[in-house]
Amino acid sequence: MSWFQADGYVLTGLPAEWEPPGPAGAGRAAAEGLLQDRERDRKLAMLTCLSQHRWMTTTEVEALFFTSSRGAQRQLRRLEEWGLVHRGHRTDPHVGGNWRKYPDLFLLSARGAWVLAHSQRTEPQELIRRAFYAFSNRLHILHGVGVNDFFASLVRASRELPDQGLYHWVGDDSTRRKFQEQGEDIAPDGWGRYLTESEEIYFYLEWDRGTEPSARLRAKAAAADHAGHHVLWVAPSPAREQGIRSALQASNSQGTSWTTHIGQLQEHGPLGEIWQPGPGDGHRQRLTELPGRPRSERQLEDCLGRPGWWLRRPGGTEGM
DNA sequence: CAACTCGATAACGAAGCCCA
DNA sequence: TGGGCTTCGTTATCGAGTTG
Repeated sequence: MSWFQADGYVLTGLPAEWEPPGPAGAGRAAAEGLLQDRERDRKLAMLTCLSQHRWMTTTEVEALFFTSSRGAQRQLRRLEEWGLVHRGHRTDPHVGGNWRKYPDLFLLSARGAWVLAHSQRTEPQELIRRAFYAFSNRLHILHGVGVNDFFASLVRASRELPDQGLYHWVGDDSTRRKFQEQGEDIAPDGWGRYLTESEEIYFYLEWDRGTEPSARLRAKAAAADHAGHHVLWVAPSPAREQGIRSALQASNSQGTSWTTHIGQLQEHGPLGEIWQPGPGDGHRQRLTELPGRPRSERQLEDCLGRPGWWLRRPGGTEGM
């Protein structure tokens, strides 16, 4: 399984136009099929995740819900046939016609949002709006490909470890909304709650694409003091990581920032000794070595990727 | 001697197939 | 059903051979 292949950045295969959910009866067949499906709960949880994180790749769905890629492929195929999700292929414009090199990418369709809302007994407008928003931004989606990959790779790396796991993954959409509600216009790309045997480690993710001007980088660094939550910065290159570290130094950020770069992630994985403390020049540490807080009542068996976690946590990766 | 062409091979993801 | 193995279509890579 390969992660963090961020260079391909064009999506093909999606419908050209957004298709509204249609008259109320149109989605009925799909809804009926889903309701009678033996894997209904897992499929609904997959739809919930698509709604929360705007899109997911086959590999990410596998990390969260399956133990083999085949299962993920089959279930996603079924959702596609029912018209609940859209499938896109990633292509690299520099090579041309290159697809299948990257995992396919799935978005919630209007019908999928409609069915999901009905299963949750909520009004469909909000979920459809979110799905439409994701669809309208489909051409820019891949700029954030690393964020979802990061969290999914964390699930993948931890799901078989009995003494730790990722419990919460709050996507960039929800994170940004929460910050906006607090009147802040600079928001990280996600938030996570990582459980160990004795602690819970809270962290924000700052997935840097190396495209932001240094002024904005400095603003981000200065804002990276989130009430004691760690901020994990991932840079595309070692040089850029140094740039981030300089910005952190200059901004005199009071928060606890840690930095790494893609090469470290690919080589050692998200649980490796890759996180270098922001200020100073300490050696790189593991995520599980970062200071945490006392454990809540949340159980390790309910962490993301554990068998049947979605049955006990109907709110997806963000709820409960 | 550098630049290119060609072919074999490796790698990858999706899907087909078989089996418990 | 899900899991695992196989097949298929595709691209990247590399080295040998060829050409200017």
